[in-house]
Amino acid sequence: MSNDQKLEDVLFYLIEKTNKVIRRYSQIRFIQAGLDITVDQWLVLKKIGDSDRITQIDLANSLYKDRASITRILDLLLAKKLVNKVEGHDKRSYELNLTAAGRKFTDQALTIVKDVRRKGLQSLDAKEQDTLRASLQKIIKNLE
Amino acid sequence: MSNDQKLEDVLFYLIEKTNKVIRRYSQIRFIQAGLDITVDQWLVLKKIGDSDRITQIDLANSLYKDRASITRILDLLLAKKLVNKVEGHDKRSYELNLTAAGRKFTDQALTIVKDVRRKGLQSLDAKEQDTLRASLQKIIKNLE
DNA sequence: TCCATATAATTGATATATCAACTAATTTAA
DNA sequence: TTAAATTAGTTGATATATCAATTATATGGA
Repeated sequence: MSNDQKLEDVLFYLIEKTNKVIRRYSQIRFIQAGLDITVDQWLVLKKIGDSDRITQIDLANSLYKDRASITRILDLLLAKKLVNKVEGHDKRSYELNLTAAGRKFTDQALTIVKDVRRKGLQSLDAKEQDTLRASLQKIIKNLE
Repeated sequence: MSNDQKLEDVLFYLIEKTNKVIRRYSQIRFIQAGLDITVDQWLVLKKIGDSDRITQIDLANSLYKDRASITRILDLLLAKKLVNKVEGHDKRSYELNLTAAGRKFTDQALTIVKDVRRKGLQSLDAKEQDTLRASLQKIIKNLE
């Protein structure tokens, strides 16, 4: 037995746990709604929908994912015909956008996602949410 | 383009990003210190060190990991001879504990980990840390 | 112009997460 | 007491994360 702080009391461990709880709950809600998508696929889909002809590099940077992960997640979204991959002006790159099915799917998923956000934050008022946001940004700044 | 909140402004997305930044920074520090271990292996090692003859089920529950993940992480820690796996009173289960090398390794890693915690939280006073903890626990309660 | 360097994306290897199926051991209940 | 149900752990399949190596294309400088 160590004389150190127990893992359960460590703030960084609580952040990890919170993230897992959010992801698990979101995934369950997607499944219950009959939406065949993972949380990571959702994030990629949403970012493409929010962007204008985004490239894989920009997707990776804004989602804090590796380029390799983006390639593989896109393979699955392409197979589901939710995303289009168009050769870019620069022939090394591609420009991504949603298909009609992708836009429809995104709308459906967004209903679920907004409900998860509402439920997860229901006991935190606006001030508390702002404080939380500020604290997390400080941690990121300290370690990035 | 959607009329919805951008991903970057979503609190849950910020929690995910914070978690990633903490993990990446920790992993880099382990590597720089010559410690051949992943963050997940560290969490398992630390929990075993903090516990008395813990079983895999209890490890999984307290770390919010799947039993299957615990099996595979333990395989690697066993190969590194940092952990012992002893048949439990109940013959279906095993009791885990650290080897002498495991204890030594844990002490070294703990130095790094404490420094990461200090650095990451350096601009947050005790009150702000308590508020952050409370907010995260509310989110967990709302979704668990 | 041509070569060296840089960049976008892919692929392979290993680690982890999740789910389902499975084995072995234990407990419960008829 | 024995059959059914439960529990601990493992294994296989698929998704994702990370790192390194590779391909194709682009760019900058001699």
